[in-house]
Amino acid sequence: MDERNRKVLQAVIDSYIASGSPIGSTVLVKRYDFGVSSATLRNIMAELEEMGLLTHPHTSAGRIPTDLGYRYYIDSLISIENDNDDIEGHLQQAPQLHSDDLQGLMEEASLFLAALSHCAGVVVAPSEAEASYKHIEFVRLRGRQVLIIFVTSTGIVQNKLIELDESIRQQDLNMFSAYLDEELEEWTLAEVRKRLVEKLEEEKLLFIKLMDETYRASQDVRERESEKVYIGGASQVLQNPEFADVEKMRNLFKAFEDKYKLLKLLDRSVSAQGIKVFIGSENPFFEMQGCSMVVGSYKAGSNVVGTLGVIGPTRMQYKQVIHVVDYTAKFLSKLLSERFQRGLER
Amino acid sequence: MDERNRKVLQAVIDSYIASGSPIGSTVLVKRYDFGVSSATLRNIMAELEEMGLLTHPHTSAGRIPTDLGYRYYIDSLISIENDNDDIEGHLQQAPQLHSDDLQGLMEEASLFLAALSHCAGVVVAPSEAEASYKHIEFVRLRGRQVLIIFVTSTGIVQNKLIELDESIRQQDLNMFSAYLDEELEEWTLAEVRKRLVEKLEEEKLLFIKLMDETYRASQDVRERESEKVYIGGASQVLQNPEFADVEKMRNLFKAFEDKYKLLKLLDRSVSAQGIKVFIGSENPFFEMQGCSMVVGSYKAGSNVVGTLGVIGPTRMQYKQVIHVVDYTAKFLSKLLSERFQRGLER
DNA sequence: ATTAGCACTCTATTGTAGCGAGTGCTAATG
DNA sequence: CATTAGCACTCGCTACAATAGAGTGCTAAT
Repeated sequence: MDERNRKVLQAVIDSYIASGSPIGSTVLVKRYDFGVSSATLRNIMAELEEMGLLTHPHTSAGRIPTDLGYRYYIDSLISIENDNDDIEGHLQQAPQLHSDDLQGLMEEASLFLAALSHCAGVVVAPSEAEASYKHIEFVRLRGRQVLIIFVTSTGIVQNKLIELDESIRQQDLNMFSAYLDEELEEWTLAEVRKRLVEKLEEEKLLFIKLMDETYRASQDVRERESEKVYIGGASQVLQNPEFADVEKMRNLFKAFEDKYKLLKLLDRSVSAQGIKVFIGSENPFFEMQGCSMVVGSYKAGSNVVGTLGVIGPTRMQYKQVIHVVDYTAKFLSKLLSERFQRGLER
Repeated sequence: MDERNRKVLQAVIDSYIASGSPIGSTVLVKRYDFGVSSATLRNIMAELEEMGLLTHPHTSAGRIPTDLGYRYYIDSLISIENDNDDIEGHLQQAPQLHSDDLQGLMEEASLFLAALSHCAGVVVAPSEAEASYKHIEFVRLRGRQVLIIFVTSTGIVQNKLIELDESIRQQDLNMFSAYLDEELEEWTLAEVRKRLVEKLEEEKLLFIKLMDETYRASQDVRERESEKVYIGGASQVLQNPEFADVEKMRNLFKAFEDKYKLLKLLDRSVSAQGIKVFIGSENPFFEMQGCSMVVGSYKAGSNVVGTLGVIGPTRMQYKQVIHVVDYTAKFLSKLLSERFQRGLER
């Protein structure tokens, strides 16, 4: 494909993203300076259409990009400044990430993404896959109720209320928790579960129910607390005129509610670092046809621990959105890494 | 207003709720047996319109209820069986409320409400206003990071990660938590805050930062953990044809995202027991014009602790929805009260 | 008080025509 | 040979008119 054709493709896509209506040859002549007539542009556009990069809704309408066209646009045409330095002060608005608890942070990040992209912001909470056991606490509440508090090395706190068959003194509970702390210290969650199973089989312990529930709690940390999906500003996506079709929109919102599916999708799509874009039909879920996703990953220290991104119409401001996602990912990484780093100077 | 007029009003509203299109006099003659002609019905409907209970979109269309009409309908016309016994097995489907943690329970309840009402389900988490101090725990993580875990008598666990200026031994942390446990045992959260402030002023303590953060944590319990708003199945509301208007819908979803406003609204509206219905323009928020809310409250033991309900189009199946909300409120109350009751047999 | 009958109103639908934007092709051009 | 001017053609959009249908409101009769 020659240089001029590329320029025309870019012009068409840029214009279409900006205006939302099909782009005709005369519009291009007026708005850009290719130095050729509208007839030539028509020929070029016909070529691009033959290549599958453009299409038109009906014979007498202007051109709009196909999914393939967007793909080419993103892969080859838009230049994203990859300046790692000067992360801050790049956008007009610095993210408002103030919370000191993880949940709040995730929520704020998703809202920030949504606000700046006019799409729905999505953040997957850090995976606790590599977390290790830190501490367990049993608190006797009323009667035979006991609150189990499970703490991981990353500071995730999972709590669970259980009901024992018989009353246990707080003192005994303390003893048991001290025992577990010693036995399980510094082990990864997977190892902790393994050891607990061993212990349960090996000896008939007094605190069998507590042990069992501890096991469950450790499981919960992985299955529930970690890898939660936060969706913020879903209503932003409704601003876009493409969602005038109610049926389409309903599908999208349904997809938002099935967070588990979403989680799988996001987690699988981002294997390594860098921003990835999924355009229209490239999305694996039927409900998301007509939508695009821009996703990235964030780190704590040097490990990728979670993913974030936005979901919006195929016609979105890719350049800007990619920037926002990239920026937010880096900012969040920085925040988490500070926590993590300072932790290491013990 | 005479009996016949009431019957006609009810027939119009019932039909309109069922069909969604304006109801003309001939339709009423066909579908109901009033023993009068369509002309008479027209006269009656004209009367009802004069009273402000009905209206019609244009001269040659059938009648639809006004907000006032709905109000009358709900207050006087529909009969809600108030059978306190036989709570279970009344609906076709028992609520799937299995979670053993509060968060999960609230989420499940909101989804259940949504599924059965085809509206958005809303649940406000129990207020911790009357909770009392139970336990505090400080866990030393990496370096100077300390995790504060604050537990209330109701089993709410609030955690917070802080960074100290200097490292403290876990042993000292334990000492301090034991001290606080003794000082603050059984006090209500409000009292706890008061005492902490006193202590902070009274003596220059070693653990001043810890104390300060403990104060904040106790505050967070009330402000954040308690009275969280759970919205489930928002996409259900999109099924209703009245939300073909995208602008209207966008407003509604925006309202959903402003959970704080929603909280105030729900909390204030339900003062005591019983189900309340807010119709269209009765809703204080502009964004909710054209929507109705059906809200109720649920109890733990004998205290009302939270509210729940649904938000949907003004034209909703009030009879059924009221039933669902009532049922869910009772079911949730039962669940929470069991927890609470068993706790009391200490 | 009720009702039959009728004129009237308004919506929704269908058909028709014209406009305009845009394409695709052809023939002319440098 | 790439480019371009010109033109016929297509298709969607809008406006307009005509029509059918549903429903009301009024009046006069019962």
